[in-house]
Amino acid sequence: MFKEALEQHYGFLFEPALMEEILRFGSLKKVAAGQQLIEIGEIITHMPLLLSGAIKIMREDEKSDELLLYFIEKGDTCAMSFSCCMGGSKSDIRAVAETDAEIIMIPVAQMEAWMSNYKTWQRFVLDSYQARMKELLHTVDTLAFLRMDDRLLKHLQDKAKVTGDDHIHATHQEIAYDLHTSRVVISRLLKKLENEGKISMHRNDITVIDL
Amino acid sequence: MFKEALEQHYGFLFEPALMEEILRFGSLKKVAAGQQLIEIGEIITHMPLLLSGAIKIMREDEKSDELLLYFIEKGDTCAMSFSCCMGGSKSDIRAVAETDAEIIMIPVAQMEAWMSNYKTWQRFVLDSYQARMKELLHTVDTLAFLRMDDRLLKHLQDKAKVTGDDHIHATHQEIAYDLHTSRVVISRLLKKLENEGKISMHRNDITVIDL
DNA sequence: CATTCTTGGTAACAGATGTTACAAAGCATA
DNA sequence: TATGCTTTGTAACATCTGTTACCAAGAATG
Repeated sequence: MFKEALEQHYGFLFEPALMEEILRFGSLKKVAAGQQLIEIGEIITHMPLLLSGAIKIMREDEKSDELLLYFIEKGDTCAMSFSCCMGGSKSDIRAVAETDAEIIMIPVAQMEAWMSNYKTWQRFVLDSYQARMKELLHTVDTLAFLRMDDRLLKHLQDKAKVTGDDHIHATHQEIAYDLHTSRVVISRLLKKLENEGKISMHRNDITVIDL
Repeated sequence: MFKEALEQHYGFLFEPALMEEILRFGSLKKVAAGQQLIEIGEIITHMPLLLSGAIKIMREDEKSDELLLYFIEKGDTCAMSFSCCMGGSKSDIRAVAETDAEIIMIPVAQMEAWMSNYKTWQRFVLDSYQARMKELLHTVDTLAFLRMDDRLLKHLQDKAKVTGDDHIHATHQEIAYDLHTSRVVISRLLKKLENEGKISMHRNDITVIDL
């Protein structure tokens, strides 16, 4: 059961009666790194509560060009899932497990009732929205105000943070997809960051020195 | 009084008892185009309900570089204000009247109670969050996937839409601030759009042909 | 009309980013 | 070891965007 992990990450947030309900209606889902959780256009039936690991949230345009929006960590939820559930609308984003992860899946039906019955749930949902809004603002700042070298370093730092490992196992091509640029640009800028002493590189392994 | 305008734009959303409360506690604020409503870092004490006009929401970085995030129109509210109110935190954005506008200002104190007492208010707040989230996603798309010429045309089209006028009265410099680029770049690209027959230009007046 | 201020046009250049092409290095496997 | 696949390095070039500088047109004012 996931009672302990739930207590640990959400116990201080939710009142006991709500914890009971989460245990009753929620189901535990374990996913492996790389596994896709939500696809763009998909109808959302469950809302995720993250117990461990990290999820990356991606956006895509008509030409299938991708962009990493932000990461979600334990204790977080995806407020966008929530809004989709409530509206019965489709997902605007793709969610992919960045690391192995454990997630409690809450069926939509419960959430609507909880919203009225549990003040702590209401608060949690609103706080989640606010947190996600701030993340998105941050993403906008990054796109609007930073050049690619700074975006790259920031991305590596973020990635090191959510995985809890300063060694990043990713090819230049994968990084390029996340930042919506080309592999050659990433290779070029990584070399520059290495020369500046901010990272060190080996095949399939970038070590972030400047954390 | 603002009873009629309120009925017109929000009557179908809110239950009668809530409309009563809005009339009781809300105050009407009239602002002129260009007037600033909220500054970054300011503590929010009221939540705005827009009756007429349009508000532009701006973001700024440490170097005071600006970026237009999106416009808010009648029937909308600023969900970010809401999250700030609830958290007692400070504004992440600047709000400036794009046109003359009429706004109902709701004191924070009421909102918290309404959230529990009125299902329609709860729904409105959640929908607002979702709408604003979508706008922000759209902003991200624009920044990540479009080049400056398309961003410019889109900006002119948006501006024409919210003002309800295909004549845009703005200097190239002002447009450059909104898109976070330089005046020379805007002049260059406007000339290109004119050659392509998408706009026509006169001093302080751009007419959007391709709406 | 003369002057001044604002706004817009354009050239010339610098730098950042994207693209194509090809070679080299590392790894896996027969 | 020989072979093939993946990953990375690098050059050469195109394009987009930003910067500086200067001029000209339009508006405002005396």
